Amino acid sequence: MYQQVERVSHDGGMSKQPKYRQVADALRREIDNGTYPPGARLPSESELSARFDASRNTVRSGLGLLVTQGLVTSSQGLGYEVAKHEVFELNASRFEDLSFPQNGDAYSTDVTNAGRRPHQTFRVEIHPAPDDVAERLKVEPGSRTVLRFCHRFVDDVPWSTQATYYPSWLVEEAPRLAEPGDIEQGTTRYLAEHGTEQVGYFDEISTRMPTPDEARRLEIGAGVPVLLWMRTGYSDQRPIRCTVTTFRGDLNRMNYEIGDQAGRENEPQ
Amino acid sequence: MYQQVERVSHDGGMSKQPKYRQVADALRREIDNGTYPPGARLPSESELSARFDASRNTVRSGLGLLVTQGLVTSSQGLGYEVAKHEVFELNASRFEDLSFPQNGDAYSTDVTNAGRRPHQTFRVEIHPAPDDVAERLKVEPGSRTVLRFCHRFVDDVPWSTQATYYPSWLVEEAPRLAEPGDIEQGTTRYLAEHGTEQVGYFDEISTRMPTPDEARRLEIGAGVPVLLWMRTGYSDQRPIRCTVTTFRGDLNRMNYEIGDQAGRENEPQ
DNA sequence: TAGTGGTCTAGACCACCTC
DNA sequence: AGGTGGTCTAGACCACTAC
Repeated sequence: MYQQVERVSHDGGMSKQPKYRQVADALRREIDNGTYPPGARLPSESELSARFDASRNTVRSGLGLLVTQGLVTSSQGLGYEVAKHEVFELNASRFEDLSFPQNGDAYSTDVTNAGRRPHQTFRVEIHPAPDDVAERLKVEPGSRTVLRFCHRFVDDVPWSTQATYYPSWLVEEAPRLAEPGDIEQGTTRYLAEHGTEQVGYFDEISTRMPTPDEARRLEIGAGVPVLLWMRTGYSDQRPIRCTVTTFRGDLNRMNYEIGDQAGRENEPQ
Repeated sequence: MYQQVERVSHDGGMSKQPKYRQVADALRREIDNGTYPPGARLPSESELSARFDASRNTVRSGLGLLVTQGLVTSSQGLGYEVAKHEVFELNASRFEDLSFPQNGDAYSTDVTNAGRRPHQTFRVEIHPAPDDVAERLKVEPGSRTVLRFCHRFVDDVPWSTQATYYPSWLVEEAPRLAEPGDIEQGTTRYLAEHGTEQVGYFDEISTRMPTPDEARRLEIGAGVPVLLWMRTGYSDQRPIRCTVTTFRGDLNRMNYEIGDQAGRENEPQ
């Protein structure tokens, strides 16, 4: 059986929304106004089905909208829950004053300072340069690079992945880049000690929905985008590394401090 | 009728995906490997339904996944199409060397240089400060601010919205901020001429799925996140403005150049 | 065991686009 | 007119969680 939803009414040209959108809109309003605060459970599908006089599938379509918009999450057997996010701030402009993320220095201390428990896995590979990385390192696409890869967690929640590519000419000058295990003093410092100082970098920031692979690694649910950060570091001569960081978009924010910040720290008057 | 999909097979513990995911995965592979290049049309739902031996609704679930992941778009009567994006780069660290986005200077020239046609609408309002803005401007939440709002298009495609808030004390010193219409020399320059020079700024970048309102204003389809950029500008004394820019995530990328960039412009050797 | 969400089907009608 | 996607229903069975 099919019941037509009246789409053009006598309200002056406003066309009526489909029923599943009405469901989504109503619930979104109730989430916004605090009827269902972050962490609260929504009514079950069958309850909503009765309330909106809609089939279960229609209600599911509406809830599906909210899920893909990142407002609610669902789990089998448990129900729908209003999403709650606490974001972690990363200061990208202060991130590398001779302490380098790779071995967790800056990141781990940031996380610990925030009263959270950091944890990371780490591996080193020889890897052909992906096209975008090769372009930025000014090497041939597919040529040998050393990839130092890091998977970061905060309180055991996957937080971000970070892949740093070094061109092979640099690895000859600084062989420990290719060795597994941390470089205690930090890779940036280690490179400086071997005659290659990073004097500037170029950051590119973008966003998109995660690939299925990223969604798996970062345990991202539907409706959560990733924040992509690509940093290419330079010596005074040429590119020396390219770092690709993939953040869970719901948990992270990036900052840049540029110029004189005195006006930021002063007390309001 | 219901046909159970075998979920545990004899392949060594790999559990079988639900059918709609198989559909999505198969199509995603074919998109990735170029069977369906960007801009190409996918087979119709009924064709896919036959190919995968699934009901139309199941095929729709699979296609829905790809849509919410931003890989394909759909339009009534036309079919499904592989999404294609050309991204526009915005250099945030060079954005304000005394040319200010508000009147379109930097942005319009950037767009024109890229061979595209810029276009924007503009309005000025007195607006109570939103909480996050008030916090950054160090004023009371809800206190009066001047809001200069800009809606930008490129080749008539909605590109971004930008809202700049000025605290009321500043408007007393620089009254033209509250007047509608462009400030020819740019607001930053205008402010400098009136004794308030911006000496530094603080940028915050985040991402999330668009609100229904943003989706409407930016004509964002499902599966496209927004990129949020909040810039707070400071004099040597205190905050003087807060600019909130909302980008379509599929069309924009942000850049920062920090430190010496000589190594970036050099030729590869 | 009961309740929740997850998957799937079959079939209906509607709205949009192209010819 | 005929094809495409968009909305909606009714009902089935499965998987997970809680008690």
